[in-house]
Amino acid sequence: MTDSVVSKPFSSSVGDYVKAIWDLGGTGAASTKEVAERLSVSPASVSNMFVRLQEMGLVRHERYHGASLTDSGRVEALRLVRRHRLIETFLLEHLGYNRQEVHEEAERLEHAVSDGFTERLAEFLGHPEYDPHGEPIPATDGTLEVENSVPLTEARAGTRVRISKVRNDDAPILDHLEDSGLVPGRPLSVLQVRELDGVVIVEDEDGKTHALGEPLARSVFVREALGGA
Amino acid sequence: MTDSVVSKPFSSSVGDYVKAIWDLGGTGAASTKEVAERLSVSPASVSNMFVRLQEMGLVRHERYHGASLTDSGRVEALRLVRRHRLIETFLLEHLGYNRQEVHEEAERLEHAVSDGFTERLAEFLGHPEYDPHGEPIPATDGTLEVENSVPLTEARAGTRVRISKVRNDDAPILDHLEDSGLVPGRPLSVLQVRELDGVVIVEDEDGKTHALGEPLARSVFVREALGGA
DNA sequence: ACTGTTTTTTAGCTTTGGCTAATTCTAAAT
DNA sequence: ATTTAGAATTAGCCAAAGCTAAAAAACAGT
Repeated sequence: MTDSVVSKPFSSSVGDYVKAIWDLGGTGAASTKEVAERLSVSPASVSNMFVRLQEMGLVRHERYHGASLTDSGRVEALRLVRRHRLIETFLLEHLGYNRQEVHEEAERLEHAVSDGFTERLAEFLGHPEYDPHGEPIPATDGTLEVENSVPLTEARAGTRVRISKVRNDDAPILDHLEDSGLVPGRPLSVLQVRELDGVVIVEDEDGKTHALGEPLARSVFVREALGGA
Repeated sequence: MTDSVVSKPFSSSVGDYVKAIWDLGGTGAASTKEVAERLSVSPASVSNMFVRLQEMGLVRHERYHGASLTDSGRVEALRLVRRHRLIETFLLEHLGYNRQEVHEEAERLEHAVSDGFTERLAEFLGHPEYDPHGEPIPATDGTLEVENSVPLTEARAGTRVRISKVRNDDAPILDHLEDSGLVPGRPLSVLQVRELDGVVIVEDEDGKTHALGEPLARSVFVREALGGA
């Protein structure tokens, strides 16, 4: 009754593949090699799986030319992404996990929980729209907010923005950003964007200025602030 | 760092078997058939698995005479039981699950969570000693409270007792007991225990009396109350 | 257009954990 | 002491997912 669209529950590794393809989904088809790397699996295994995913109707696959998700594949992927992000939110906000540990645990859990669990968890968490990294949480129907944030390096000087998410795998970088209070939700004024050296200078609410160089500025995504003042 | 005894994580179905053997563990060895039924698996599969569990050192197994847990098998089982009961507690107390749904979900989750998760969850729940059914939660080191509660049918008339747990698979029965306020923790006075028809009559805190017949009285487990007054 | 590198696929094997059918053993009843 | 019903085991099979090694296709550079 709570498990909404009761498609037969694909085996856990099918989900891994679909999600991996979605993750590197941007343009066109995901290559065998990319997926193999992301899942720490041999390219041969990916080749095999592409065929099976195709049979299941989750991907479109042309020999030697990678695979891309079908509509139903995308829905399945977003279902898992929703789970993943809700679980991460719970682990971080309520169980005291830190960013390092959270991903691995969520990755395992997302294959074990039911849709019913997922929705109750969403309820428990107050139906958040973003996870603690600032990534949007897909809706139950497989809808995902259209992406309209850009890395700080693409922001325009003089605008007022809000940090939408911080995306980086490097722990020290994340720690540094967190220590500086540069976390999702934080409003900033963009003072300078220097094309030459890629440094971006911003001012936070408290009037404190931060200069972010190459790797940092590219990890911080912002959205133009709506309200003025 | 939180994952205490890092034995290699047995595959999920190994855990199922060990837990099943523990569940029906009481006296001597668990039979192939019993385990097969409990896990909804063919007896042949159980036979095979018994051999493997023996090789892994988790059970002692004599051909044609069932399997019983070794010390390390029991530790493994209790590790899973701990997980299971903590997860059930969480699902019931925080996600609004009811008894019907809770078991299945916990069964799946207990194979996906890490020891680290388990301990953080225990922390989150305030290190409960009993789950919502009144079953004791094994400690991290595989210690389990010695069982000293008896079904109401075995209680002595005139004693003051406390409900320790309610154990029954039948939903209507559980509902009825819950509606009557006969839940774990509730103190009762045992007024009569009638050998002939198996009816037990008790009085609760509010002075209300309840007459429990056959199936009910055997589902309610009690422990003699310590303090007098 | 050719050649060499890289990527992808195929073929064939492995492990887990199931299954059924056939066989063997145990235990209970005569 | 036999017989026989029920339980346990074995043998042989299947499917999922992985792997390695070898073959084939695609791509890039000249």
